[in-house]
Amino acid sequence: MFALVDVNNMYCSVERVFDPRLEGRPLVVLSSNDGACIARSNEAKDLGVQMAQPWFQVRHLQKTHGLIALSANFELYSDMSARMMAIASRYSPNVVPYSIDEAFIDFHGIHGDLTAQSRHLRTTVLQELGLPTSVGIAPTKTLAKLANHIAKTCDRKPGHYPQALSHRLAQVCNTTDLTATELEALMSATDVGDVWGVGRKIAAKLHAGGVRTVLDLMRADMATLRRQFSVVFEKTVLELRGTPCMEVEEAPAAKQQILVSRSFGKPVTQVDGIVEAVSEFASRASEKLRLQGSVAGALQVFIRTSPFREGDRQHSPSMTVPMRPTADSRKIVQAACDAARSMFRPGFNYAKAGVMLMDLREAQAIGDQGELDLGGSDGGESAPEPDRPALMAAMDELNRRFGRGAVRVGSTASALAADSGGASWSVRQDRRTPRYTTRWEELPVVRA
DNA sequence: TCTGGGGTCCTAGGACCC
DNA sequence: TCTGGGGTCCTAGGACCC
Repeated sequence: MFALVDVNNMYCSVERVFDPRLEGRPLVVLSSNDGACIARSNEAKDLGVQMAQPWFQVRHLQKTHGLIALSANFELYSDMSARMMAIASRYSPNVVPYSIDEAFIDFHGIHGDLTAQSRHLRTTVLQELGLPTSVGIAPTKTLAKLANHIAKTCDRKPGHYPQALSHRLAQVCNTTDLTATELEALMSATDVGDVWGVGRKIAAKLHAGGVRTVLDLMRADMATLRRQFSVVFEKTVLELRGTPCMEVEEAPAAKQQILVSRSFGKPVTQVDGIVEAVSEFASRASEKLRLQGSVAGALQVFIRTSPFREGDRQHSPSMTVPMRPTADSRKIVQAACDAARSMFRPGFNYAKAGVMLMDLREAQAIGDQGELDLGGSDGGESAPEPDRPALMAAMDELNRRFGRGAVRVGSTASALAADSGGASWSVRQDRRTPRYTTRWEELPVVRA
């Protein structure tokens, strides 16, 4: 058995913990550059604000309906997320975080009333963190996700499902507590698009074929589905029918790629601005790489103009650069900047750039390859600059203690830009709340 | 004026090999 | 007129997730 626990409207709920005045009011949290809505309170959803909707399209609701918008405060959300995961871990030795606001709890081998334990978990998170959660419990992960969705819907739209069920399943839904008839009633009132793994495209295709509800999908002909869709989707359907197809992970897997990308606060037209940004992203990506104990064998750099500015000429090149596996910021930054410089063309309004580290492997696996290269050099080339793991470790520790950016790779333009008061590409974040739980100088103040 | 930033997995098609 | 077939590896792109 699996449970999926997630925080309702996570970012909005966290903001409300620290500012109770936001309670009951329509609230959205915005992406970087305050560009789009990435979290919505129930009240904001009721106003019709869509997920990822551009802020400029709903800004007028501030005046007419009291809509409040905050810039995303990821440092705060990550910390609250870690606390939530820690509480979940009291209920099973195997809790696998799935995203910042949700985790799968492996209940295999856990005895007793799982519904009651899940309700207890909910209450504990609410008491200790002030965050509202929902829990879905089922024999497969896909069903647990769906049960979670049903638990939320029962809570938020009591009229959507038969009333007796709605009342029972609000906040916590365990599919094994249900009779076959009750399960059918729920599945026939749930759209296929609400299933984990069914996105816009697949939902449209299913609808066109007359498969509208989850019950339709559970009863659809497997051979036909397999012909029309991929093996991924086949697994989804099998899971809906109760056959587990997704493994129980023991430990969170190391990332296979690390991406740092950002839209710019305003268009960048000069090569220096692009290089500054790419240098910064490469540097951040290198830190993440070392944090998970990996080295990268290749990196990809992309820069792109805005597809939304239809009058602009578009240019969106990307370049992949193989490297001798390394986690050394100096080398990664150098390679990324060289790539960015060679792709840049004057006369374009660049809107975004990114650096992706690929071909990741464990740091130990490469051993003393540096020395190997020295021995095998064919005479003509000069020896490659060796990696400096101790230097990188010292840099990471200083940045951890004194804040990101305290120590940087000095050869790059971003260091200069930071000194001269902010780079031309830097993001806008006008509405961010304090990082209450992770910065001493931003601790909340209680007045007697 | 203004449109997120991460990730995963699978598939199709080309290059290359025998 | 007519130009194999099967395998592997790699990359780009598409679907999905939050």
